[in-house]
Amino acid sequence: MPISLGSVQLKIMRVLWSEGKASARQITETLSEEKPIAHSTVQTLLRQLEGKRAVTHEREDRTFVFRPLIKESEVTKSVAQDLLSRVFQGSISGLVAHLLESEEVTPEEMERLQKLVREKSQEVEK
Amino acid sequence: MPISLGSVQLKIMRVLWSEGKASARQITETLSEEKPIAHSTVQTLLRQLEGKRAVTHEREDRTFVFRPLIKESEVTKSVAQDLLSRVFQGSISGLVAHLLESEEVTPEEMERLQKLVREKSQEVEK
DNA sequence: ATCTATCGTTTACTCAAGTAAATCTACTCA
DNA sequence: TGAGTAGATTTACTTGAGTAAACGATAGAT
Repeated sequence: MPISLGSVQLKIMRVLWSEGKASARQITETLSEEKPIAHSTVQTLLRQLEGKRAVTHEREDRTFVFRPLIKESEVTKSVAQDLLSRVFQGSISGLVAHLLESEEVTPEEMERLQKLVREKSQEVEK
Repeated sequence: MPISLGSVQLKIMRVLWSEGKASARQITETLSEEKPIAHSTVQTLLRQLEGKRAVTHEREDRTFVFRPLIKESEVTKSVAQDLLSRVFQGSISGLVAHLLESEEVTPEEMERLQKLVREKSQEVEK
C-alpha cells in the first residue's frame, strides 16, 4: 500500500508530525505564515487525509483535534522509493550523482553522507 | 521553469531518449510490451508533452516522428530536487539514509556510491 | 433572547494526468 | 473507383489534488 500525498497534504502532515496533534485552525495558521491558505482548504485536505487513513481526529471541546496515523518515515520512504523506481530505475547512485551535481552541498552534509555510506558498506560487505 | 512529468509521460520520454526519435506507433508498441496501452492514449500524451515543450514532431511520409526537446538529465534533476526540497527539506543525507534502509542494495551499487561520495568530498574539502 | 464569531460540512469549480472511443483524412491496392 | 487501413484529431470521461464559497450549528457575550 503505497502512501501517496500531494505537496500541501505533506505540509499538513509535517505540522502534525512536529506538533503531535493540532486543530485545523492551528494548521491553517502555521501554513499561512509561509503562504496564505484558506481555512476551508485545510479542512478539505484534512478530510482527504482522513479518507486515506493518514490522520484521525477527536473532539476536544467543540474543536476537532487531528493526529497523524502514519509516521513520517513511512511516507518519506514510499515517496523516495517511488522516485527511485520511476525516475532512476532503482539506481541509488544515479540519484545521488544527480543531486551532488546540482545542489550546493555543505561540508557538514558531505561528512554525514560519507559516514552513512561507510557504515552501510560494512553491513553489505559480508 | 520546473519540468514536471507524470509517470506515463516519463515512460514515453524514456523511449524517445533511448531511441532518439520514434513514431507514436512505435512508442505504443514499446510501452505495450510491459503493460497494454491504447494508441490514442499515447497520442494524447504526446500532444501534452508537445504542449509543454518536451517533444516536437515532424512529418516523415504520412507519419509524425517525435523527438525529445529536453534532456533526461534536466528532468531527473528537477524531479530529484523537487523531492529533496519537498520531502527531505534539502537534506541529501536524509534522503540517502532512507533509501539505504529501505532498499536492497547490491555491493556493486554500494561501491559506486562510495566512489561518488569520496570524489565529491575531495572537491568540497578545499 | 438574540446576535455574532467560530467550528465543521457540503458543494462546487479548476487543473493535470490518464484513459480511450469516435471521427476525420489520406494513401494503397484490388 | 471504391474498400480498407493506418495515421491524426476531436471529444469526452475519470480521478485526485487543490482551492474556496456557502451553509449550518452552537457557545458565549450583551
